[in-house]
Amino acid sequence: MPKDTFLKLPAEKRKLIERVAIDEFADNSLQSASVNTIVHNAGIAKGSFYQYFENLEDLYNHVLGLVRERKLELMQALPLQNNGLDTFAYLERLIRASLAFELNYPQLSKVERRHNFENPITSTIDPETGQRLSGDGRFHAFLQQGVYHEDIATWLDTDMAAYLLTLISQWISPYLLDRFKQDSVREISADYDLNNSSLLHDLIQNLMDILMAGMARDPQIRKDFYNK
Amino acid sequence: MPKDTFLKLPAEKRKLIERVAIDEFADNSLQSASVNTIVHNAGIAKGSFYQYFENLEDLYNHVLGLVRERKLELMQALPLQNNGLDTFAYLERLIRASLAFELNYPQLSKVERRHNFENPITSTIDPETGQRLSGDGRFHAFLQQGVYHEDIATWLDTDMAAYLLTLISQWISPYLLDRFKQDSVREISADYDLNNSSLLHDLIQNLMDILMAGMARDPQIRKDFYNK
DNA sequence: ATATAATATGACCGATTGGTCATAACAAGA
DNA sequence: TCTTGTTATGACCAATCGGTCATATTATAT
Repeated sequence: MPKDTFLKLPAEKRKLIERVAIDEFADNSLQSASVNTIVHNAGIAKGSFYQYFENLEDLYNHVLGLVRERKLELMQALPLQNNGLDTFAYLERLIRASLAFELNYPQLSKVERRHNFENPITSTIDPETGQRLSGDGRFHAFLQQGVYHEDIATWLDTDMAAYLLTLISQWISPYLLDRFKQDSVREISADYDLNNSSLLHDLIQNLMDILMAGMARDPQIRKDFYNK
Repeated sequence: MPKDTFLKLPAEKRKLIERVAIDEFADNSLQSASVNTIVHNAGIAKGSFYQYFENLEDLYNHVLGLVRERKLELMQALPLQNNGLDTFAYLERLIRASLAFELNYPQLSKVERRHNFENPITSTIDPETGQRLSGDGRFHAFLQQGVYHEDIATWLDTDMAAYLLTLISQWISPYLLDRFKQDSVREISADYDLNNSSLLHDLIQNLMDILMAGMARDPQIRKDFYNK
């Protein structure tokens, strides 16, 4: 972790360095990122860099910490649905949070995607049950719970489905943002209210419809699609 | 493209260099890959490298050519379904080809995924129709055709669906291979017949069921799921 | 065997890398 | 003003980078 010297820095200077680092790690892996480039862009001496951080990886881990921080903030800011706990509401919530993250911190999003690429989803085996767990386990748990209760189809391979949902939740945001940018006349600002965009609302609904129709237990769910 | 000197090389030596290059580009981006590492691992002098290639990017493009070559071979080797042209049969064919590629050329697959990551899907706008085209356009065209005919739900946002299918077809293979490796007792060989694996067969079927249920027009398609 | 063309080689180049360190600049307390 | 501890600095280092080139080796043709 960064040294005290960095954490005690005036907020303005610290944030400048963080911003420069984020830009660097958005376009470069840890291997191809350059200390020289960062100190140059941040306008600090190279010696200072090593007073702030152990090495480049130290800074990289700090930036990953920022990713988690900001994402958690946004996640907690999102209101819970009233029917709160059902599987698809949870999924939609995750997607909306990921989209908000993409909109508010596009460069941090790139850093996260690059990190996820370089450290792909690993499947762990639960030593007790011998059960396979793909991804971070959130989707896995929710899907299994959904099968046990009423809302997820029993034939579903929940581990593969969890992998798919992890994949989609990681990659749908840049697409949605792209669509939004293209169709929208107004400029996008960080605090733009996503709920005001009917395009994004419709697209997310469309995505949820696909996923629900594909994984939900009750086929009746598809009835109303005909009336759209 | 590589110089004549490289193309005229004895096949054995040429393939060794290609193999070493593939390994390098599987683990490194073009920016972080190293000429020195490659010449060292291939056991050739650095001067030789520059008799074979203009520079590292030249070799990189050659490796990308190998990706396309091998993938095309495998794609054409796959038998066409008898009902050949419907949307989901086409999709399943693509997924099976991509899985075979992963199995036969795991390192080339990594190179391709890294390349796709560094050069993300771009959406082009058809200048004539003003229509959006995500990905390579194959899925887009098939889905729209599917909507026009009978098999794809009319409410579907075909461009987003095309993006999803591109995503899934790119990332499902390493997952399937991982599952296969874990569950399978026997060793995997390059010419292992995928059709003999009931696990892979079931998983692919499960994936297709999800996609069909999620995107197909006829909700009746889900009826038989209850009996599984 | 000799001449010619094609290929292989690694020492060498300037530029850049991550990392160090003696010193300068600064801040706080006396 | 003097002392002490903290922070900032860029010259400097060895290692590595991509790339060059004169020379050595090999293959081909006469």
